[in-house]
Amino acid sequence: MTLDKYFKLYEKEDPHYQEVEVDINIEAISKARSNDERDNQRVTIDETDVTSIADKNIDNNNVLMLISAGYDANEMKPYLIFYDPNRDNVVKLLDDTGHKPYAYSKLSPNQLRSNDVITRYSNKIIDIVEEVKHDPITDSEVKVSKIIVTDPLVIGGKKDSLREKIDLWEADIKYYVNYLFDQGLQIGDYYVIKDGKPIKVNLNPPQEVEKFAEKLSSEEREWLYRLSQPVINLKRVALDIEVYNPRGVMPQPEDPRHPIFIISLRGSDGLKKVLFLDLRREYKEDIIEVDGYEVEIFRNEVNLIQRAIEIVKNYPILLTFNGDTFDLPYIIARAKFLKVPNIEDSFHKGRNEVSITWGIHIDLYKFFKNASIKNYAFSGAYDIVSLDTIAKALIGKGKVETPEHFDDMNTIDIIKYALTDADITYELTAFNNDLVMRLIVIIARISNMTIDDVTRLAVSNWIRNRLIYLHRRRNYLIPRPEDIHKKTGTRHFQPVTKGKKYVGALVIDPKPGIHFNVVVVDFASLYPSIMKEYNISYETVNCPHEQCKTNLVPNTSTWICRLKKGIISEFVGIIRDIRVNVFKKLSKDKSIEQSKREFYNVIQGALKVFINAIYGVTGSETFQFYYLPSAEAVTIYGRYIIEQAIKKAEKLNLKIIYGDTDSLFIKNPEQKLLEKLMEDIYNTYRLKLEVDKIYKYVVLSSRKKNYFGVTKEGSLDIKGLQGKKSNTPPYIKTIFYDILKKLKNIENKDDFNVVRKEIIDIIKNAEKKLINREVPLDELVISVTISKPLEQYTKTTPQHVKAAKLLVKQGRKIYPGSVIKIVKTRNSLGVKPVELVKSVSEVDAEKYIDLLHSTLEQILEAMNIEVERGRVVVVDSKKSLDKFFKL
DNA sequence: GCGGACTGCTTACCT
DNA sequence: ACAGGTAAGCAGTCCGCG
Repeated sequence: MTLDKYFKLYEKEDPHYQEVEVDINIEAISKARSNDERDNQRVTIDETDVTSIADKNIDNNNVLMLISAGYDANEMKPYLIFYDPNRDNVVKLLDDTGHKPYAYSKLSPNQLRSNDVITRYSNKIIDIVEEVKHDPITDSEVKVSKIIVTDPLVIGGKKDSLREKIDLWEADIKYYVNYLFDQGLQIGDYYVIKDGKPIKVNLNPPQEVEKFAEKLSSEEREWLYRLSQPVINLKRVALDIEVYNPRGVMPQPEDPRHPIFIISLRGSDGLKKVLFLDLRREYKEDIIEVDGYEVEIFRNEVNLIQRAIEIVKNYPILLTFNGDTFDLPYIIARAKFLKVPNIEDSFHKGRNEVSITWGIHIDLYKFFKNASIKNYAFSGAYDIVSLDTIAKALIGKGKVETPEHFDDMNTIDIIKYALTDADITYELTAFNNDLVMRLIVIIARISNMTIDDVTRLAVSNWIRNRLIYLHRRRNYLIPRPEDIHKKTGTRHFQPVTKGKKYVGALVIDPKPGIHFNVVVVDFASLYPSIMKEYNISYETVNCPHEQCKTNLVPNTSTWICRLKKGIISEFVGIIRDIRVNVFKKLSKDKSIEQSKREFYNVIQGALKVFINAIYGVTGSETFQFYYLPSAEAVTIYGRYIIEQAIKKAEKLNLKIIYGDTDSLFIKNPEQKLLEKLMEDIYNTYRLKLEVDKIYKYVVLSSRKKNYFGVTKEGSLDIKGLQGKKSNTPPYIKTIFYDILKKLKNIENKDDFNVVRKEIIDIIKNAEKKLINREVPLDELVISVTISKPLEQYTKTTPQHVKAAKLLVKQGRKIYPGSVIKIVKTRNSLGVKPVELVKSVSEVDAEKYIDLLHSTLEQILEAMNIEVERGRVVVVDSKKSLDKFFKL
């Protein structure tokens, strides 16, 4: 019997399907519960920190961390959200200073008062006052009128808001952000609340941090202290729901007809609970245990939902994976469908997110999908963003493998499947001493952005937010994008790549062959260093001062300010210095205990994310402070400096065999000459050239960004080669790595002869297996990502799109980000999704042999081994051997 | 009608 | 919803070809 039938039965029998009456006061229960639990929770701030609070003579010792802010539309006031480590809950503090929404106009107050648009809003305009701000673009003082209003919607957010009708400045900053910044508040800092006002608590920094303080500028010291503040443990619970869906139906919040039959919960306090709706009527017990989880059995879905809400309200942080788009919207929709009362008292559904009333909701899917988090924080450890792949990559465990449908599973397996999801969702925030939670808080500190926004917005927004704060501090009028675009200045070079806006980095033509003893030198964070050293920022590039116009970027007519420090240049400079000079050192200092070292490592890693992204965002049209000449100035300086380094190296008779952007590969250099080069470069350009690594040997072809090498330490470095790419079939990948493994061990000519024979055997054997169709289908799949909605492939239809369309015909949903596994087949399309291939006889073996050859060619070419149809040839073997062992 | 030369599109990589 | 530079495979087009 299938669940399907039970479901119908349930639908008829369950009285709550008709009319729901609930006599539980969820609020009261959750309050009672949190009172009970209070005493069990301890302060997690170090003893020393508490002492420093006493030093400040603050009577209330209740130290809170500021984690969020918002606007209460009913009260018409902004509020702050603090985390209370004593009670493990959040405290909402409504503003009592009378702060109001505002924006700036360049019209005078009188002009504004007679303006039609303004008069229409007169009942909502509190005041118009003149202020003097500094305009960074003209480097002069400007008079502006601050229009103070009753409601943020008067400024923006509606069709007839002021910013749609008249020229306004600073009108696209969210009101609670304005509020935070105007009060000088910073997310992630500690406060006590006295007389309804937040008062900053300065914690005593740990000894190892204090050591650095005296050498730093005051701004750097502020960063040092703020970032090194401890991050308290945040009490949290992961939630995951399972919806019973009939076969072939994907549950969607828009269609909440299907029951939520499991809600699994995993808390940072050890909570392991599954709420299970016994659709199959299998259990007489109220509670059973599965895998250490307490499973509460429900016969009624409303009770189950209410119980879940009751439990999660004990946790100020709610974790989900896709909770913004699925779990929470479904709970809301289903609760409304079942007429569960007062669901709005718990959840607010926004356009792109769901917030909770008792704390903060973090959707980990959004956070891990963030390109900066993926690539910089976790160095691309996962490429597909799913709970399974991320968990496997980061915590070494994935989801439970399941059949396609719950009906094909027994109940215990369904429960195990469900609890695993909540379990790994929580674990993703807990591994390595809560690394992810700490990372989120540190990013919030660097960007001064609320925890909610940090986890949902991308790096350009993080950077924008901090820069807005810095503008406020300097009393700068924040320019609108169009103000920056109106500045003079043009592009100087045609970009190398079609469709790009400006020229980028220089890549040196590689010298093909096998090169022994290769030293790779590179400029440490070249672009950020250029921005710092050459004062590059939107307002300093092509600045308004006559006397700066001679300070030219090489080979251009772009000039750079000599008089004022650029705001972006200063920001990147400070965080670069504090990372390199302090937090990187702390993270490597063996005299510091490991957990602290890990914390410093998180800080330096978070700083790196910002440092690496800042140049990029200045060249991105969607960034508020986008200015093409400033982005171009960075890359042109980069090209200039690497070119000067090459010239200097050549003068010293150093042999450069390759280089990319900020690196030079130098063949068998004399130590003295190398040192001379690095010294000269630093003295001339104030940029550090350092030894990055040394290769025992490196194998280059004529292709740029494609090589492999064995380092002095014996590890194999593979860059860009086809065999490394994710879309190479596993079978070919294996052979590629088998051959590289053989090459790695070569020490002399005799080894080579043996290895050469082995390589030839490997290739011939692989071809034979392909022709005889002995390779299983799984080994032949080519995984390709769908990058946009299928209907947007209008110009061409690539093979993976053709295959995806076949899957759609089968009822499969394909989204951007879906990975299609295709197999080259001998049908008219030349390709099929692996799911639709019935047997290996359909495989186009010839295509795979071609693919094998082209993949291997990249590594064998340099050794003069040629692979052709059905044979492997060593071309001019004697010469190739000589070449191989020349040095 | 068919294939080679070519361009453009797409993906995945490097820095 | 951070940049440009590069390789590779394929789609699509044009042109020549008694």
